[in-house]
Amino acid sequence: MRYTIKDIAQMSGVSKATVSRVINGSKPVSKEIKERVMKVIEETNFQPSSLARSLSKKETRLIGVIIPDVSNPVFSKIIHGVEKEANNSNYNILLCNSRYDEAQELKYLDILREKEVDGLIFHGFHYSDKVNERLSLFEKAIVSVGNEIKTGKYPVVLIDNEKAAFEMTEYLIQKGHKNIGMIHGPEDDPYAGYQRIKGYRRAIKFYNINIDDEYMESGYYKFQDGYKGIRRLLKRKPKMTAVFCGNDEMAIGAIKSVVDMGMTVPKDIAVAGFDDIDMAKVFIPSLTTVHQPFEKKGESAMKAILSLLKGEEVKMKIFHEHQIIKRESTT
Amino acid sequence: MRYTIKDIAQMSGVSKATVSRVINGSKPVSKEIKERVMKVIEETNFQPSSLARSLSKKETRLIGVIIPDVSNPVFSKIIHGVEKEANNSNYNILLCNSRYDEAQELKYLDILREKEVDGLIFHGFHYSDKVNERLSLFEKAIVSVGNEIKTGKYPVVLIDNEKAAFEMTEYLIQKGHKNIGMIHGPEDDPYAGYQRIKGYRRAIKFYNINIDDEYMESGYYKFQDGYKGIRRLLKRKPKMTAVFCGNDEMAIGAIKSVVDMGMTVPKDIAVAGFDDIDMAKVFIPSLTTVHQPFEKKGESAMKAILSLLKGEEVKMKIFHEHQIIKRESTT
DNA sequence: CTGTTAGCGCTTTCAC
DNA sequence: GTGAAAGCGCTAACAG
Repeated sequence: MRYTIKDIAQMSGVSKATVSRVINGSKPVSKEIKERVMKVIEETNFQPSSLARSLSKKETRLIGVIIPDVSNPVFSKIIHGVEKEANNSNYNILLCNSRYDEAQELKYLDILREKEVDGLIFHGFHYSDKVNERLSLFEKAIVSVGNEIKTGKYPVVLIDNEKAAFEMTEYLIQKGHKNIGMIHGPEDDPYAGYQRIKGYRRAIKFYNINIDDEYMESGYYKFQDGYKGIRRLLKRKPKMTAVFCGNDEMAIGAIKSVVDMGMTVPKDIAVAGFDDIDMAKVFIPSLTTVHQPFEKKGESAMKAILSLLKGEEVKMKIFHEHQIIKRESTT
Repeated sequence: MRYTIKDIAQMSGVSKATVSRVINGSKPVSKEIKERVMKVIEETNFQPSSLARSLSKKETRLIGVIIPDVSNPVFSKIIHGVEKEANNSNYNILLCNSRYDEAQELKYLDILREKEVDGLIFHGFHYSDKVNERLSLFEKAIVSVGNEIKTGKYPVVLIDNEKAAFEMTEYLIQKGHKNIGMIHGPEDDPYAGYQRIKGYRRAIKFYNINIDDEYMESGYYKFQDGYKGIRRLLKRKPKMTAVFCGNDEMAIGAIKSVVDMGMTVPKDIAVAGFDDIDMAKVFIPSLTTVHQPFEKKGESAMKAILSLLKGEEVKMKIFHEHQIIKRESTT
């Protein structure tokens, strides 16, 4: 930073305080002086140090965002939403990629505290006691995205995963399927994982479908999990005609697997996903899936932070609408 | 931030300087005192303010990253690489999404200067004079990714787009294709856009293929551009048997378009892409494309920043290897 | 080894 | 309206 406020003050023959007032409009300054100072600022390309300002104002206008995987489209959409909203309110994003790793989450929690970010948007993966402890050390605005934080102390932005899974399963049932498998996420993921399983089971029960847990396979949301999962399922239950996957990536893996086995989707087997990532509508066949508004979720999270910062009341559960998107992968 | 270094000093009966020394190991401190201070720090969960530290040390350990679209897989991979490398060296990322918008680029350039980031990784889109001017105001380490900056003043991380496009076209020719179309990026994109066109043309010429510019269509790297582009191409040149697309997204659009017209890829028409995004190997048919190591590019950019910061010499052009990946979409 | 002091660049009382 | 001075929390000479 070349010039400081002191330089500008001297060059325009006024005090630092006056320059500060001109810059921030915090107090009236005579037109004449204001113009003189402005001129010097322009000529010098002076930029006040936000560091110094933050130190004295005790606000950094920085929002920390901790997310498991920046390059996963699901998360990058959320980041996009957060960034957009932050930018509108002159906040900036400090991006932290936790790689699904608890140690990284903890490390970043410390770093963000040290950096004195004004708020934190946390999409955790491990909600261990340690994480909770670090979170409570954090005396700033905190909002969670996607997953609830056990302590229930922070607002969370989410969709109704259980209901969405119920509706998708219901849709498959209504299409005439009776032997419907599920490739779900990890059960110890209390949120997206468990809730979607719950919705599936409720639909099966509600419609008196006579199938057991042998129709279920578990995966970590990866392509390969879908690819292999459906093979195991089909081996155990050759009569299966449809499979509901815990996310789109596994669904696409499942489709690819089916095609590689010489069968056709949806003719031989129907496949549904969850998330509606960009690929879903483009894939051949296009994917029937649950749409969730990731970018909007990001925006909401940031808006909630903004409200918290203003001291406004914020709902503890900020729900977003999902949508069942019917495409070619199911009949 | 609850406790300050002053509090810790008082609570452990030493001076602020000593506490600072204990924290930073900047000067020897007697074992006894060190332990006493450490104990207080642990008990209070004291975190020094990086704000204050930055102000006095004149380094923020923040790296600004300006990128056109955070949620585009191509860019999010780069961010991922940057983040990883930064994290290894205790730097953090200030993420800026310019939305392909020059005004945003300029705005962010100002913000990052104001935030006094130690370095800037810039993936621009508009390399206007205004942008260059802002860049030169920036008296910090700057590295460009993907595109060269006209002034040639900053190191750039890139692949050899011209050569890659040549090789892909060559591959199609060797597969026996004579009527090869191209759906390229915008020509005014001097980098990825123009270079890939150049490579294509060179191959056509080199192998004495007798086709003209009617075999070319332009697009903005979007799915729809590929979808529509190939239809226009096929209308003009019904004998076309292969098309090389400026990126994977357009290639996938082209394939979808062909399939929707009742034809088959690669039987009726071969399609090749560029980038090798995750979708490429998963798509049905899987996509023949040019692989470029996005994450590595991000890492390199960050490494270059680190070198610059250390005052080391840095190559002005940091090339990465591309790779022709042959998959199902071409025969 | 340890403490004192003077900044880092800005904002914000408090006088005038 | 304007300026002087204190202070934000830390680091880095400089003494001792």
